[in-house]
Amino acid sequence: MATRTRAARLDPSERRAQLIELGLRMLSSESPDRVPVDEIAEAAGISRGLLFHYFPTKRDFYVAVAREAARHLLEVTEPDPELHHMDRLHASLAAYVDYVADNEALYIALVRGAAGSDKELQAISEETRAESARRVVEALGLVDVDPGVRTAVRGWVGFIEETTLDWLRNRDLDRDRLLAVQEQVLVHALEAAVGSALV
Amino acid sequence: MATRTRAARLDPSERRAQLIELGLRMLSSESPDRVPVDEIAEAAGISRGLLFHYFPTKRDFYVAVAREAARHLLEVTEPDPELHHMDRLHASLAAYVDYVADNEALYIALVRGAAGSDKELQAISEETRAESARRVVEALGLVDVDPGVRTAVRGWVGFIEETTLDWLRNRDLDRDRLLAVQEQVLVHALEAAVGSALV
DNA sequence: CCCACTATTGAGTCATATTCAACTAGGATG
DNA sequence: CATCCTAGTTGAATATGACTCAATAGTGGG
Repeated sequence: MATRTRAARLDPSERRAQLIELGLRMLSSESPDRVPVDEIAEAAGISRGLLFHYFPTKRDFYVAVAREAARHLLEVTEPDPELHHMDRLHASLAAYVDYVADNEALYIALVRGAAGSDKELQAISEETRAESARRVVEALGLVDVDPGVRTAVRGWVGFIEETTLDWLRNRDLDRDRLLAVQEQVLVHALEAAVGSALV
Repeated sequence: MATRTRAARLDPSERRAQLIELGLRMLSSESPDRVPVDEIAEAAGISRGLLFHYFPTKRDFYVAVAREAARHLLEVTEPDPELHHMDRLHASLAAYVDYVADNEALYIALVRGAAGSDKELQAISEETRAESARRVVEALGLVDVDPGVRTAVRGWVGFIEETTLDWLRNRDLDRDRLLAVQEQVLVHALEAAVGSALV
């Protein structure tokens, strides 16, 4: 009964987009190594072979999916050049938190799951964090970043991830209160970093 | 020619310990799914079959290894009940940072790698973070923890992980300066959390 | 010295990732 | 309108690696 009709012939870029879109949905609900390639292919309505035609290995497929998810996150939180300093930061942070609330499973997979075991997936997480840090530095107009400041900003990104996950898990905290704490901690972390350089 | 001599008969607890010890070393240099079971068995000087006798699945093996690594980390950073408040915290934090410096690869695998894809491994990371947070709350004598404070402490644990990784990656920051910033950020994060509750 | 208990073994089995030579849809060409 | 040809699609065949299990062999106790 499972005799599928031959898949419609699609333009490679469309097919690729379709597969990544499907991957985003699957990555949200199940870990990669729990999903056989056959299942992915079946869900996409194509043959195993075609999946391998587009992505040489299963790993390549998931790397492409993770990359897309990261791209999307960064796009949604793109800083608004119209705004300055804390305003710009506030807007991005709010967008970040809202994105996470709307894409809970995917976000968790990206921050926690995707980072796992695989070097290339780790690199994607790493680059995403680095880009977030870079944006903060730029938004605040910091120049000639001292190592202590860089480390502090980087740590703050970790603070954001953990507080957001905690907020998501417990949902007993007001969104705006979360944002307020996140922003204040950035300021304080920078003060502490700068202060420590002067000792 | 790789005809191994039969492995010495060991007491189960010793054999288990030996395998986990080996796993700790392997987890430091290579991701689990890149290491075939055969290789693990060979490195341990035992047969494939015996490995499966001790750990029903490869996954179970790595879960046991990760659990041991987490246990070790928590043991090394065990708070000193003789000390109070920031002193106790300072001692644990220093032990944490030093442990990380001495076990770089393993730490990275635990914080980043181990968390990946697998539910049970994620739970281990999760519990380890939760325990760290619990200790902070206890060290500072906080009672009846308000959600905002819990979230802040949790976020701080993330701050610690990220700053420590950054410190490790770049090694351009003085250890004591790192510690100073980490401690100050905790204080500030708590102030921000408490402050936000009063608005 | 022999027995019983249990650690150890390795040749199979099985599930999945990956390969590849053959198969068509459908537009271009005449 | 027939034919060709390019490029997307297929699935049977293969490779790899996790896992099973019936047989083997140290070891400690009687």
